[in-house]
Amino acid sequence: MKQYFKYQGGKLPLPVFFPDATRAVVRTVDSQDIKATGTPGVLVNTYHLYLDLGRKILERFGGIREFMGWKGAVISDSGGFQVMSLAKRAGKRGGVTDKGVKFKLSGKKTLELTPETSIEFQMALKPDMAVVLDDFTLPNSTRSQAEESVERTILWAERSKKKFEEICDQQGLTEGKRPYLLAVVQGGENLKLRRLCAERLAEIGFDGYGYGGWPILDNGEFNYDVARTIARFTPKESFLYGLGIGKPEEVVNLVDMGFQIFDCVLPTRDARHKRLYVFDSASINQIDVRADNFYEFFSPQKQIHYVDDSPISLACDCLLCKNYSRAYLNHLFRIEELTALRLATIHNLRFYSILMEKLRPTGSDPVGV
RNA sequence: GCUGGGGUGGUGGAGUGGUCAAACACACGAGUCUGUAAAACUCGCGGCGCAAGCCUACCCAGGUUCGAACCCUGGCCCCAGCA
Repeated sequence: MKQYFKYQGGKLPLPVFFPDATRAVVRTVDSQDIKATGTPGVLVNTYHLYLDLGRKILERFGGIREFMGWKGAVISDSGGFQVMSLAKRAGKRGGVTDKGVKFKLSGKKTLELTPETSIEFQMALKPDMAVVLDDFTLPNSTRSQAEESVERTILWAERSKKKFEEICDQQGLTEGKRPYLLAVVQGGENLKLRRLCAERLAEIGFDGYGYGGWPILDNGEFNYDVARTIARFTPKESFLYGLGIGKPEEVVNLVDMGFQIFDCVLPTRDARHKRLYVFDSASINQIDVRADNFYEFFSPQKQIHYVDDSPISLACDCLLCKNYSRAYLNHLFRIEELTALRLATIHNLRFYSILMEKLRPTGSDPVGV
């Protein structure tokens, strides 16, 4: 198990949660806001930034970090999730072939992403960790569909690593200077396939392995069996990464299984959808993340908060909780003022950063961002 | 006081003889959201019931009609214009 996550500004104690700054911004907040929440890093997305940004811009700025004025860590995602959310939607195979994925854009345009182009672009972003393009195993895939996505994921991982090493050699990025490279384990709910995928990826060799695909079962419960399988059949000294995971209690449980890196849209999207996370505790010190129901949701727009002069949470020290009342936030949401979204997002980011602080071994260095 | 328009659910506002427990919107309530097509979406919203369904409703009181929120008579109230 890794002791820390090395990035351009130093070392981060683990575990860490990175919110999704898909298009080089966490919606409604800026990089300084993110920093102020104690958030150590963000995840940016290859698919979106590939469409938004040209190479010239990245070259001029020397990477996405400088472009967005962010001093923390950065992981770049490969576009693998978009293979599912955009290319394979409605149960189709989309434009997925062994070569890569073709996305249909508006009009006649298409975007082709291959394992190689994804890595190339990610290297231009200059992240601290890059992710290989993977073929998302759709939920409820047939056995043969799942096998196909696993085979392709392994094939693509191999090609990604080759390209990655090529670029590292070209740029003189020796061991210790190059970013981490993460492979993604697919295979759906089939544990044998997950094991096969994990082992084959491990043979190729990566810095870390991700829990890919869709982690939620049909009954709405989190699929911890897959998490255990991935943890068990990957090298002990590597990172375990829960891609797009998850709810606070899911993060806690996965940390207990050895997972150390997480990213998810939940805290930021929930904030925009008026769902704030509140520790069920009277102070930050008293938070017990191993307790049942250690947090609850707060809905700021509700009528009962119209005249409520208390803070959103007693167990929080974010910009919102330190300075404003429930009534004021209620008002800001009612009049649809953008600041409501910003404050809510900042609050939920702080919730997750406190959560991760509580999950770190006592005595580990605070995140010095 | 005269003239004209109007009184429908928490609100605004459709409906103008049967298919109305009442469009649509807002408000309110309950949910969903997991490598961001998402400041989005779903559901409920007269009462009772798990439900099929039953009951009470369109200012008030009468009337016409097989049948009225819709037509007629009277009353009360509101709004606009003129005095």
